[in-house]
Amino acid sequence: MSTSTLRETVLRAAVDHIAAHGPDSLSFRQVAAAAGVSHQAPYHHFTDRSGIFRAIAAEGFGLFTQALRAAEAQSDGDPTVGMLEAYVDFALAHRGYFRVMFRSDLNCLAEAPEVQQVADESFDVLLDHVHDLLGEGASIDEIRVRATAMWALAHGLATLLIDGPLEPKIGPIADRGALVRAVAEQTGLGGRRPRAKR
Amino acid sequence: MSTSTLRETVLRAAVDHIAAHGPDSLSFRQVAAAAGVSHQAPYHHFTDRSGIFRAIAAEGFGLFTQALRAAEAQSDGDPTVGMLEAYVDFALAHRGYFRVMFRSDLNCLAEAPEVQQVADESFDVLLDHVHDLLGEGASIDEIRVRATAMWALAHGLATLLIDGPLEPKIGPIADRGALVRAVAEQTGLGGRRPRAKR
DNA sequence: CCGCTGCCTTGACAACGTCAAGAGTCGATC
DNA sequence: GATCGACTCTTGACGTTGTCAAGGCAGCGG
Repeated sequence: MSTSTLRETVLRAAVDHIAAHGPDSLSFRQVAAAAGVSHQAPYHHFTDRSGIFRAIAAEGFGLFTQALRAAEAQSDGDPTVGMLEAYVDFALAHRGYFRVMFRSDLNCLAEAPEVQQVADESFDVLLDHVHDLLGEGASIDEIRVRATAMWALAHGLATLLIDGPLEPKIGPIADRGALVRAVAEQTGLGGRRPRAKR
Repeated sequence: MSTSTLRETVLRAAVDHIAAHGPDSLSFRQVAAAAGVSHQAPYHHFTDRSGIFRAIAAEGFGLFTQALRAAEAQSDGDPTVGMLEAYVDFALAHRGYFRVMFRSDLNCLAEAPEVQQVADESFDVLLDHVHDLLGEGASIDEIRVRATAMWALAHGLATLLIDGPLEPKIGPIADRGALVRAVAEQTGLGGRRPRAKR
């Protein structure tokens, strides 16, 4: 019926499961059964259980990089704020990926060079943006602090929203984008580009 | 030999294991064996595996509340910045607890009222602080935005530092406290207390 | 002395991840 | 056209895991 390979089928099923029930309950054998193959078939495409997570992380970081780049390149609005929104939006729209990408115990980021590399691309979009923003005159420390602030804010928002206690605590969020923009303005991360060119 | 109960022994062993190897590899039977009891002995103190995590989360949030309160009450420096530092310091000093506290799939925060309650206490320290800071004149939205910004920043820093890709990416961090304070200043979260009393 | 309650043990079960070996299909080579 | 090898998947087994069920055994109130 479908023209997709078993590898793709398994990956998609895994991402869906993780988005719905979290990564820990993911069972090698279950996804195999769901795909209608023997319990060892996926084993051939992914060296072991964590191999699935590495593949998901790699694919996820690819999508993530695209999303961040698109946000930075958009014409309307502040690109910094746009990237913040994109970061948060990605986390919520692709929780299956996001949860795996930032669980270093799952994707073994440190020991998996192929994941490490695509992850670096994502983070470089952020870091390069800050670098361009501050211009040549900025010191290393200025850039580090600004990048850390932006990254931490984006990541904190994302993780607190994705299944964290933020919304239950501060009440229902009608317009998430508005909240993110308000937070960006509050922290002064958007709106002022001291020495930038464009 | 020790006068501690089995419950305490198991809990401590679990926290230590989680700090070292993460929560997922924690084995009910292993901690039982490590404590020198049968594989079902812990089962009597914790209804099931997730019961251990709930207990850890509850205990962790208790410690967390103390740490945040102490930081807010400290005499020297900006209390907002102090709480930020305390948040991050707690995460890194007690990773065993922190990792469990913010993994809702583990501690079942939503379905565990006893955990929910102590967690709420922790978050209320943050929220009340922001409320006091902005004073009576502030609107609900102002408070929400400010609290969200502070919380997201603290949580983002903590999670990116604890086993996230921040340090590998921006280089070794000599003085973590200094970085946190610089980020706080960058985002304007410390240093200005418009209408506060004390 | 009886029975209850709290703490722990033993035994069993299904499900899991993983190792090992084999079966089937396919294209290329002789 | 037969033979080989690579690729993909299957079958079977092993040890470990979480959990259910039942039993043992202290201490203590009646």
